[in-house]
Amino acid sequence: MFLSIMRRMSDNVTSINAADSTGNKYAQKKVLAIEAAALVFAEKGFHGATTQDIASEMGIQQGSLYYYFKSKEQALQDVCEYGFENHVQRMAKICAKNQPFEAKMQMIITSHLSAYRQKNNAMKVHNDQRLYLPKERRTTLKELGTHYRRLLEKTLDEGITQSVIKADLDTHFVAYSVIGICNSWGANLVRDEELDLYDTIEQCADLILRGTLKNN
Amino acid sequence: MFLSIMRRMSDNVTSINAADSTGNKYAQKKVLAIEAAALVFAEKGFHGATTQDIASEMGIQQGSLYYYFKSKEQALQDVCEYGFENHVQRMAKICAKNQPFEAKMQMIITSHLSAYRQKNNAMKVHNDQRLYLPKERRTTLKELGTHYRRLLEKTLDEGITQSVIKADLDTHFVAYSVIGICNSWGANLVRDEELDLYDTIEQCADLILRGTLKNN
DNA sequence: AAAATTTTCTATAATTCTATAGAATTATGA
DNA sequence: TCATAATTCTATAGAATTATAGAAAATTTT
Repeated sequence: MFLSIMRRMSDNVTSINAADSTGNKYAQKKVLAIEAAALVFAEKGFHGATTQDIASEMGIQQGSLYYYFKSKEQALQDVCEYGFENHVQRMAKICAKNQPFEAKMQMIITSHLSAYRQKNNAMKVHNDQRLYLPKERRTTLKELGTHYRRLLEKTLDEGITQSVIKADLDTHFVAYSVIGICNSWGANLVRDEELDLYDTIEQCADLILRGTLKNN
Repeated sequence: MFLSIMRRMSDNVTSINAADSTGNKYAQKKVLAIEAAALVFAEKGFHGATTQDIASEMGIQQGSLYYYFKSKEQALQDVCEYGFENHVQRMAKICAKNQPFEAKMQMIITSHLSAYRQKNNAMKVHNDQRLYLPKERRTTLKELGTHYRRLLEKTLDEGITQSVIKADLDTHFVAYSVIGICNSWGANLVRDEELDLYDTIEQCADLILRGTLKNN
């Protein structure tokens, strides 16, 4: 009775991320379920993946999967929220630091690209598959996305205040662009194991900060 | 008999793009089929879309669709090749022009972003869904992609030769980044009708050329 | 150890989807 | 107009997939 309440509680992903190492066994295995789903969705896409694929990845029967997810759609929602929450949390920590603009930018890019290299499938799924969720299921994600972009914009605004970056810059636009570059290089990092993470980070940062022109 | 040879010929997409306005009726309607498939795949994704959806979009019955595509997979391949071929052709024209580096860069970005704003669904499908094709079906696309990237890299090399851009730039990296930024803003242009195309082009070009830092 | 609870399994209903075959219709050319 | 070819339709076989119910097994609590 008590545990079944715990279970229902951790059907909220926020508490899953928190209740990781507590004695709640259900929550712990649900994380494994989310990670299995993330791997499969990342490889085959939401519609291309089957509940059988996810169950196989976990080593359980197809029907048993429904003990952890009410539906396939719920699985996608959980994966997206799980992946993105971690990412936003890291971002918040970086932005809270007392560091000069360039250093922060470097950390932001590092955090973003490292996540991909560490095969953070959930983040990839969030980026590529979240639009297959009906709008009702995306409210939390939308809030997280807004939060993330605001943190990035705030950092850019700091750069303007410190008069390190150009005053006439549209921070909203730059924020989107930074996310775009990172996601596109992130996809490359996942696809190509040979690609060096730190080279990529350095070059991304350099392009964003200094552009391509010589006399600037 | 003669026409059935024509039909087989135009199952190669290259000839479809060419045979657009000839008297070959099959080729003309196949283009409509490809565009219907592009619209549906762009909205629902390859696996999320059904052959019924595509047929409905064309105003024919589900089974009749197989007169134009041997399989659903073939439809995806045709859409991707159709969309990307147009894009690469425009790129080749731009690169052949005798123009200074900055102007070319501006045109390249304009071509890329305009395609999205004109609801070039086939291009969106190429970007988002092509990896759901088995490798065997991607050889043409791979060649086109290489061609496109080479054109971009060559343009950047010209910039170095003209000593307009930094000599130590990794053109391969910058090429990928430019494509990444354009695709991510392209997706925004599709999603958000309000977003101004020319603002976006200008800001993209500015970021790529000049970066964000003030004293540079 | 028995009882209660949690987790997993098996089997299946119900639906959906791709692809094909062959008939029917429409368009074209002699 | 008649014959031929091109296009579309209907109907369906066959396979795959989601989700559920209830039994079985494993684990925890009393």
